[in-house]
Amino acid sequence: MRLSTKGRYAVTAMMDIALHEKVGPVTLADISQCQGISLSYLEQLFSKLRKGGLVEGVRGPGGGYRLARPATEISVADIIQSVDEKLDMTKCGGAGNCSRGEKCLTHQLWLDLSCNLYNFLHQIKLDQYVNRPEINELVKKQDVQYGRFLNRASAVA
Amino acid sequence: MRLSTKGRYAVTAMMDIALHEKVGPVTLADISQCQGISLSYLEQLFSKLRKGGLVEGVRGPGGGYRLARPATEISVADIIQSVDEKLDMTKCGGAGNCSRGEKCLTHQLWLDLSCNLYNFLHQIKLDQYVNRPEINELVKKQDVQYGRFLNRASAVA
DNA sequence: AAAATTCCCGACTGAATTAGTCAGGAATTA
DNA sequence: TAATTCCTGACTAATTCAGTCGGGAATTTT
Repeated sequence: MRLSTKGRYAVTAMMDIALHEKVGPVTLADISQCQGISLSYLEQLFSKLRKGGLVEGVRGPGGGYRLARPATEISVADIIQSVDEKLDMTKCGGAGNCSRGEKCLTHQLWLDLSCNLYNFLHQIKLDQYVNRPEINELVKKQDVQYGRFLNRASAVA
Repeated sequence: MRLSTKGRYAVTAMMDIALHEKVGPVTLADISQCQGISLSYLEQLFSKLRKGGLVEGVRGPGGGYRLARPATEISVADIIQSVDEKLDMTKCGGAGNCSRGEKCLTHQLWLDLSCNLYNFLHQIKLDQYVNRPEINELVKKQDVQYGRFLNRASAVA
């Protein structure tokens, strides 16, 4: 299993988009600046998120990325798995042939843990964090600080 | 966070020792052969487990490693943390300065997850698996197959 | 005392992954 | 037509993983 900066970046970026759903598509340049993630690296991650069917790209000025599904239907597990981080912790990928064709001594343990972890991450949808007041405050402060969406008609005054 | 073969190896090896607690110290050579883990790699892992206070080494013929504490007081979390795999998933290590001194958008999410994961792994003690019939069967089959403990007076007939 | 066993330690290695850079192109809007 | 933004692929330094190797130190057996 892997859970590194990669997955964190992806979730943070998705959260940023979800938080601005009403404003319109969000550019990677904005996310890069506000969240402190390299632009080129974001592009790699979004290539995977797009192929995973989580976001849609809109090209040209005023473009950016938007969610491909409602925020209520995108879980943290979806995001992490899209960027290649596997949540399975067994050596055998669940097949049960981890030690010379047989289950290893800890097969069941990792299986239980994988299941627990997946359930936890799958049950958390993007919208849950969008509706948290402290996160909303945080992102609004960011928007002002970096002057985002000033040129958008739809931007909240 | 990291959870790879390293942690799995460590837990599997510790389980092997716990399962043979009554027989006496278990050699790394035996673990290497039965669990299919490189001997030199095991030595590295056990150096950390020893420094972490989880095992004691006994040198000389008839030696090996034994648990430094009762199996009821060694959790899977203890083992994984001893071999350097961190269970914290926040970027900031919990400090809350993950994004330019402030909490990042997903700080709370990773904190929640870390806590959940730690609790899960901490509550699992070695002895729980030692007492499982299917695991006992598995290890007995291994012992016969590899002819372990044949020269031990204390070995179960 | 000698030999065998076993832990113990450090240095080294190939492969993979991470996080990132760079250059260039394609679609869209102004 | 120019600017914007997504999109793609190739490249890279640093790190970690998993493993190898050589050489010790302590202990027990012979």
